[in-house]
Amino acid sequence: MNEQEFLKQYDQQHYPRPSLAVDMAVFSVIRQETGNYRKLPEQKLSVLLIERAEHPFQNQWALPGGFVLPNETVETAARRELEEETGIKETDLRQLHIFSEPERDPRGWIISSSFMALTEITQSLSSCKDAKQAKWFTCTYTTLEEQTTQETESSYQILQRNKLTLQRNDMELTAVIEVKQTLSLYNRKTTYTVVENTGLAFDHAKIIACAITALRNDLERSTDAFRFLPETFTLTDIQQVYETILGKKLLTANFRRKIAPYVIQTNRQTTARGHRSAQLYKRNKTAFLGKQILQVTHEA
Amino acid sequence: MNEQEFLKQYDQQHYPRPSLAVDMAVFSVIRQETGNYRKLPEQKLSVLLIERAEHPFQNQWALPGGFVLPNETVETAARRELEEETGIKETDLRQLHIFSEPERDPRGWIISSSFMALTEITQSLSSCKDAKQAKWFTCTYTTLEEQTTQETESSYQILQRNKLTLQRNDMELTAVIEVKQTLSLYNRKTTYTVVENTGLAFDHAKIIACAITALRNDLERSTDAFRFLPETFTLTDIQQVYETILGKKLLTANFRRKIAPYVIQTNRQTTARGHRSAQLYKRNKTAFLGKQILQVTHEA
DNA sequence: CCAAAAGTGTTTGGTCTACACCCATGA
DNA sequence: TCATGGGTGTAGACCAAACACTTTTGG
Repeated sequence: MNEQEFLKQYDQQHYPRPSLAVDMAVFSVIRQETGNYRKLPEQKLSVLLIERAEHPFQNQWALPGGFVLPNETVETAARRELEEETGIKETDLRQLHIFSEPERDPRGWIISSSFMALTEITQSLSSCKDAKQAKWFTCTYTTLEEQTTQETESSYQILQRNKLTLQRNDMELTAVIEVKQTLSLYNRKTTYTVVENTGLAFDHAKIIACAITALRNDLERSTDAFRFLPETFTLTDIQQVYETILGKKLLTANFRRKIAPYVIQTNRQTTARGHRSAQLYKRNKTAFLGKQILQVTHEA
Repeated sequence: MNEQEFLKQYDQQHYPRPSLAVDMAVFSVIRQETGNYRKLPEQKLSVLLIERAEHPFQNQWALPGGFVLPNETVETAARRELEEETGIKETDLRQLHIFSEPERDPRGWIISSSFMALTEITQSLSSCKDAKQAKWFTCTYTTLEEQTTQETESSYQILQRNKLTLQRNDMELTAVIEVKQTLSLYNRKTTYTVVENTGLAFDHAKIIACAITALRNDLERSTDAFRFLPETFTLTDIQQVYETILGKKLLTANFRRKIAPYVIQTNRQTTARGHRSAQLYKRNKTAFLGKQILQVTHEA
């Protein structure tokens, strides 16, 4: 039999196949007024969730997502579903991870190609038949407990209990995720296990946890932080984005020296309130050019 | 209809589904004797290929891989197929990327979850019915041409023509890959296109190119280089691994200071040949602990 | 006035680079 | 002996943390 004949008689139907879905963790940083006229608005990392219109997990909150169709790449499907379910376009979706645990979806063997995206909150949100509504939830992910054990002479284990909290108005969705990292000389393995979960559909708590971890790890060696900001911004704006995501305070003088190459001063200023007004800056596009090569995203 | 009823009547068969495959790019660094008694063996980055026993691409060389079965994660499938086709166990497989272009496999809609792994060449290679044989190919990936154009005021494009060459004895497989990076303020996209290809099955030239890019990008901020080395090694060994993969010479004095925290001197030495003998070192496991947290791999 | 933020300068200590230099081996 | 690799020291440039300090704003 030659290749042509082989291909003619080959029938995919004869082989077990999963359904293929995409799930998108879209992040933004939103500002919440503090009430104190002197103080700047507080910034919060937020993630975009939809309320599911259909079974399973009807009426629960989930990441936007859906099934990949024939003649689509996963990237195309992700962009299509994101626009259908939330109205968001023009984001830079990047592949995060494949989740393929056989039990992850009650409907059967459905694997998820997950994506993450960073965006400014400007685009208005819409919905569709699969999603009653799409809304931003503020998002905290902190470590409750951490413990390091030396398993054998050459193998360590780090065990964390992390808490994910998603909030919107008076609604609160929480999950506790156990992260186990096993480090040996020739191997390194990280497992995420959702041990408690209220209100989030599927294994989406796990996907969000992975996405936040990736975001934090990449932040300092990428220019991702700028994606959360509008065209012009103050140096304090960008510093607060870093502080919000990394969860720690940075020294202003040092931070400014570090990002100086990536920004260009404009001739405009903020209108201040109770304190000195700030210069507005914009991205230094040429500096971005050299840096971004380091962080490669693949697309079909 | 409640959720139970919904799940009862839900039938995956009614929806279009792709086949799901895994492909593994396994790298190693091999040494080739130079003939000159004074000189050290030359190191070469190598990738593991199999000769396909079955259609399609029968008798051509491909990455080890295969289909994911029900009740398996992609990680399990990758480990299983790698052992079946090549005999290699105990590697640290990490997810690389999903390739889902509709045309990528002549058999139909088959998407590939690709993995990469780094290993020392010690395990012997076997084969199975899907693979006539598994062999190491030395591997070079260089840029032939590069050109940067400023598309619009705020968008750049970097276009590269890269050549991938895989060699074994007198066999040579080559491919030319066009890498187009588009960088704009709010978007960043990298596309890989195989424009010439002799002897490599499927889109595996593209997968190997992505894997080498990932390897190079991660090398300097990870401890990956140590994975190519045995328990004990000389400082020149580890320096040469860096030089081989990065494709440039490093200054010995500086390199040694940089890796000093990651190694511990043993009381053994190499038996030298025509030059001074070298101290043998081993990994400093505790230093690895702190560093590796940065590079997270997920596993089910 | 003053709390809050905007913004600058300086000290100290480390790390990175480039290069010069000496040591050891065995055909 | 000498090509080849093993290994160390150092001057200068640069980078980063910590902290002190000044300026501006509007209620």
